[in-house]
Amino acid sequence: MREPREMSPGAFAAASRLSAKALRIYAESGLLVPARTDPFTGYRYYRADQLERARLIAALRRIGMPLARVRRAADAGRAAALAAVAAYWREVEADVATRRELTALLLDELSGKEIAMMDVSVRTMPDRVLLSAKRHLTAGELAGWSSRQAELLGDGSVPGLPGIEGAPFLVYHGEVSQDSDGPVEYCRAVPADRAAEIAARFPGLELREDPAHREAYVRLTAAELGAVHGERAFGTLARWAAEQGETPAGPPRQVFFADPRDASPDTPVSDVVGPLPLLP
Amino acid sequence: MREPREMSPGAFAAASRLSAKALRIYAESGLLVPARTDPFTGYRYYRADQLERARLIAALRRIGMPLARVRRAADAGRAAALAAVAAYWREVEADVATRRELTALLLDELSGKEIAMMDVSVRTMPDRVLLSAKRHLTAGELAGWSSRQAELLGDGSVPGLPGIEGAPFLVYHGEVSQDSDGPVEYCRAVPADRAAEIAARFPGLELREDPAHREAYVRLTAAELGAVHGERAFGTLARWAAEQGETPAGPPRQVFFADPRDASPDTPVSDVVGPLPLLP
DNA sequence: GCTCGGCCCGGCCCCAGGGGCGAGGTCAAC
DNA sequence: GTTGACCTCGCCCCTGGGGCCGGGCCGAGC
Repeated sequence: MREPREMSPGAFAAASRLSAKALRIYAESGLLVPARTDPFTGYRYYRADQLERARLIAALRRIGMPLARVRRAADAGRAAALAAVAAYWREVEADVATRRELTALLLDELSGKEIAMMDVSVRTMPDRVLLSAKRHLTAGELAGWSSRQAELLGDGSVPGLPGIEGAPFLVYHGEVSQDSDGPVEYCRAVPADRAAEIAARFPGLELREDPAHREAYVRLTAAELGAVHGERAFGTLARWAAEQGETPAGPPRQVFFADPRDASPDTPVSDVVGPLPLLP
Repeated sequence: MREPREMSPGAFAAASRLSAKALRIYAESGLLVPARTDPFTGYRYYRADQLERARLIAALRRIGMPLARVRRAADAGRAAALAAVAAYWREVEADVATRRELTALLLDELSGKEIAMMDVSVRTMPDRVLLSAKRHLTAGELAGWSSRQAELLGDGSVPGLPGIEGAPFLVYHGEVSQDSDGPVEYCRAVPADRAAEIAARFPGLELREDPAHREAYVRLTAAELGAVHGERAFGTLARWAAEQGETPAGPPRQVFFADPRDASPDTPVSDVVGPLPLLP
């Protein structure tokens, strides 16, 4: 005779509002291990006191939390789970807010509204030596990571270059959004004659050369740093290049020449950049 | 020499802001067919005039629209695409609104707030003959489909049973939400002695027997018909069954005994039902 | 004690929407 | 002519399961 509190997968599924298949997958992955598994038949048996965890998992899945985070939230205490849910939901809302703005922009375009074209300028950049770090990051992680990189390299002990040539920039090797993670590269130019010495102090960073090139750019103010204006800037650059018959010479970049946190909303802080080949 | 306006996949990817891999998949699936494919090398070549479609596809993907809908939107005219985007976004907002409420409920539970338990009652239902239709539906489609079924069977030409026994109900064989599609079954009891005659008039519907059983239920008002109160009702029933030591005798149901559109917000209109076996 | 129907097992293929890697073919510039 | 970047195809990987199949297991009725 089994313990009366043991439940079959079907009964446990009904009581927890998880599907039998989901229970199987959670059992295999270790997320929700049955109280007993018959070693001969492979049958799984759950206990009623596992229902609380199962219901929490079901609730987390129902709000869309990925299994990896569900696992962390369910393994942590109640307070940590609360924080994890709140953090997850903030991310969802941020993601939806971005997509909502992009949708509004797309609806405007499709309805034939005139979308103000952003101003495109072109400049020529010299050959430079860069200290760089490349990572796979989603949109939510990008801001934190790049400001950490900026602090690491921007404390004054690292000599830079003057003007726009010395401003740190990101290279978007792949799209960065909530479900697409780059890769993205943080770069800062250093004086060529001191490059090796400086690089030796930052073992995590790589040294590489950035060849001389022209670049088209769109300047953004602090208020325009959100995803939508970034999107519009990238789109503007691509369209501009096609109209001019220009061929892009590398993945798009974004140069940050002022700290947006210190800037008033209409102060220019960043250029969205499309690299172009040097004129022959 | 190629046409100068032909572009390699890499160049087209950069200009359209789609990844090379995405272009490949779209080419294979027919969503965005390259202007020319070299029959010997397999190399794909795009033309600049395909950029507009590519950019539309990229914009639709960026707001999260699934490829199947992207295809329909991109193949339709501009006005239809506009409508498709608007419709898609309405669905996204509805989905997020539901999850937002579920998240708020979960945060309340995790923070130890007392969640008012809903009242559970039990009744006994007789053996009945049902006219039923089963479909795979997501949350957004459910309301429309069930009201169409109600119109089909509720026009007075189909005799019913009196009282709660005659009220139409849904059987949730699987979870119904944004990305989970049941299946769900619409049922209406008919007099057993006229069942065959009635069923013959509705070739799309099936006739089946619903055995006598007890059922636990939670009554909802018109104002409580949203997803959150439904969730709470299902959760309450599951918890109640576990506490009472009751074993569910089938998938959950929802009985609709009044039209929510005619009802004031605090009028009871629906029971969320958990079937139970007859007492021995 | 026996049998039958309903659960349940593991395994396999499927979906979107690609990412990433490896082996090898192509193209254009030097 | 060579090199190196770009491109091909093919395969396996991810998430979060759904669905089906062939075949074992369990408990209830007889």
